[in-house]
Amino acid sequence: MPHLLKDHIGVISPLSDEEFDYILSHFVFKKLKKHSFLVQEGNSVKYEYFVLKGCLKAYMSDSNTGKEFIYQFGVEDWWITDREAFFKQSAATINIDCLEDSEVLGITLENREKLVSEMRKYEHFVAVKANLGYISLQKRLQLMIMGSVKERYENFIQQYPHLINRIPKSFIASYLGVSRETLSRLYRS
Amino acid sequence: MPHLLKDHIGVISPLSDEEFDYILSHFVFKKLKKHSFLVQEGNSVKYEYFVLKGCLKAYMSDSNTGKEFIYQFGVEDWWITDREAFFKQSAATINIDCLEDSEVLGITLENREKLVSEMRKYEHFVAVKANLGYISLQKRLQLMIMGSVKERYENFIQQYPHLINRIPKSFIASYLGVSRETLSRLYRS
DNA sequence: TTGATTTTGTGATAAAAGTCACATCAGGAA
DNA sequence: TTCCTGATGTGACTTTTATCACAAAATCAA
Repeated sequence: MPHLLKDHIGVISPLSDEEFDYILSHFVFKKLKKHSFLVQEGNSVKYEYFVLKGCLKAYMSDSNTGKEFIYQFGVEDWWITDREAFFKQSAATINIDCLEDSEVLGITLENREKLVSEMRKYEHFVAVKANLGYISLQKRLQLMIMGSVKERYENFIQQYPHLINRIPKSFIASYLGVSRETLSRLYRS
Repeated sequence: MPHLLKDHIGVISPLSDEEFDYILSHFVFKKLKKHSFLVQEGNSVKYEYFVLKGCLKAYMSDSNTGKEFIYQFGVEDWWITDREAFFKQSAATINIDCLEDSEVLGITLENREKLVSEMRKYEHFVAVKANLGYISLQKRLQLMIMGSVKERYENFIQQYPHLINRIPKSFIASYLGVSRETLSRLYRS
């Protein structure tokens, strides 16, 4: 029985159907309308989410200027949450909302720790994921500091080819850390 | 018996002397002269290092412009390596060298995995560390995109108060992602 | 379909930061 | 001590990007 999450974990830790069913029983399914919030600043963050369908954005807004910076898009096969708030069980400092109708699977910190302690395979999956995430964040930081806007944009296209015409360019600009106008002027050449 | 690494791990996973001695036996001690390399671009990365003494910088250089970006300083109580190369056992894409005579403890990937699989406490320590590292990297990225140079500099002072007069300002500028001159003009006001 | 809102492109201008050049200063090595 | 190298501050100028303004195009909801 194929399942997006089963394959997702399976790439790192191959699972039997029984093992996966057991894992899946620790998740809750959520269906969300466009514009609804998955995580809201100030609230507690009970879940870490795996995206099955749709598109979400995680962003923080500057209290002074009111501008927002999108630090992550969540599409099929991606995880999304306010990591700090989730792990430290503190109040969210970011918002996550839906750019499209979306479907996600959520797992609580409690269930996550249960799975990690019960299943070596899940523990391994989670550890590998944490490493890969750290590495890709590091690359993004490097690109942000050393790369031109053009390089950043080209990199984005490679990473999210399907997002280019799926979401407003202003969101992409926010992710890249430039103004909407600068991004627009970039790809007329 | 106090030890910098014992206390460092102990904050997350308290250890008995026996447990710590066992952990320590998986590390090798290295003493390095100023200007020597701990990791060099193109080479393999056999160790992940915990800094006991001194100061190191991890940086990547742009192959086109030749400019370098320092993504991390390693001082007492910090870990440092080329994470990607270490975990994927691939060639290093960064350099790490000593700004001062330094002392580090290195652990191989093999020994790391051995400890993780043998000791729940070490596994827990490593997982928590990965999370905290991810979170702080995320904050740095946010500051890089949303914050002014001034804010970034002030944040740096908070995080590394002792580094300000210990290393050349040009390195701090590189870490902050600005030119040496801009940084210099910043704190005359 | 239609009217309203959002998104997008683009010009003009301002602000921020980079680059180049050079003088001074501090620290290390012989 | 003395010389030399590297670090630092600063002026002048250039480049990049942000900001503001507005019109055209696309999208959405009733």
